Amino acid sequence: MEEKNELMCDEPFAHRDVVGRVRDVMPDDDTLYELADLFKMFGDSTRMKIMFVLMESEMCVCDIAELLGISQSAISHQLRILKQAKLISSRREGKNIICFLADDHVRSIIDQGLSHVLE
Amino acid sequence: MEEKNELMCDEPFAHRDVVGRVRDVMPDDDTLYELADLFKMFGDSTRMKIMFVLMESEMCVCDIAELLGISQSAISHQLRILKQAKLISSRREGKNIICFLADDHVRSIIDQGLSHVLE
DNA sequence: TAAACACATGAACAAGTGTTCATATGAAAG
DNA sequence: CTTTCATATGAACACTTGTTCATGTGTTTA
Repeated sequence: MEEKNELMCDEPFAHRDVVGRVRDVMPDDDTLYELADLFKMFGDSTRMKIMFVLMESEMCVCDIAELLGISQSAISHQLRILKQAKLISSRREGKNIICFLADDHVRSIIDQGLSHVLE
Repeated sequence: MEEKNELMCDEPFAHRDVVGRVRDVMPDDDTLYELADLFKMFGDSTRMKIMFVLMESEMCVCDIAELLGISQSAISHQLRILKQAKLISSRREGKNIICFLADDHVRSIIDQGLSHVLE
C-alpha cells in the first residue's frame, strides 16, 4: 500500500497549480532534445572555433585547419557533424571544398553567449 | 629539410591576408573555452529542462524532480553544475532549497535556440 | 535529543565524444 | 590513365559525462 509518489516533497514550495502550469508551457520532449542537441554543437571548442572563423569569412577546409592549428582529420570529422546539424554548408570550388555558415542563427547564438561570457 | 607546414594547401581559397585578418579578430583561447563551456550547459537535456522550468517559476529541488520525472539525485548533481556555471542560484526557505535563474542571458540564449529549432 | 525530511555528495559504471592514425575517395593536372 | 592534392572516413583509444546507489549533512519537527 506504500504506492505514493516518492519524489514529491510534503509541503512543496511551488504548489500544484504552479507545477501544472509549468507542465503546460513545456515544449514536448522531442523539441527539448533537439534544443539540447543544437547547443551541443556549440559546446565543443573545436566546433566553436570553426564556426567563429566562418563568421568572418567562408574558407576551405585546409585553411580552417591551418588557422586553428588542428589536424585536417579532426576538422573534417567536426565539419561532418556541423553539416548534419545544418549549421554549415559547403560547395566545391576546384580542388577545394569551401565551407560557410548555413544559418544566421549561428551568429546570434554565439553573440548571446559571448555577451554572457564577457559579462 | 622537409620542414614546411603540412597543413597548408598549395593554393588556398582564402588567401594569407584573410587568414591573418581572421586571426586578429579571434577571441583568445580562454574566451573560446569559456564560451564552449557555457553552451555545454545547454547541451544536456536534463539541464535544459531544469532551466526551462525555472524560466516559468522558481521552485524547490523536489518540485523540479517531480515535474521532470527525474531522480532527486540526478537533479541535484546537475544543479551543482549549473550553479558552478553561475546560471542558477538558490536560497534556503524552511526545509527547502529554492532554485531560480541567476542570469537573464539564459532566457535569450534558449530563445535563440528555440527559434532555430522551430524554424 | 531523536526522528523525519530535503538535499548534497562520493564512488562506480555505462554510454557518449573527440582525437589520432591509417587509408579511402574523388577531382584535377600531367 | 596515373599521380597528386584536398578532403572524407573507419577503427581504435583515451577521456569525459550523466546516472544510479548508498550514504552524508543540515534543518526542522516531535
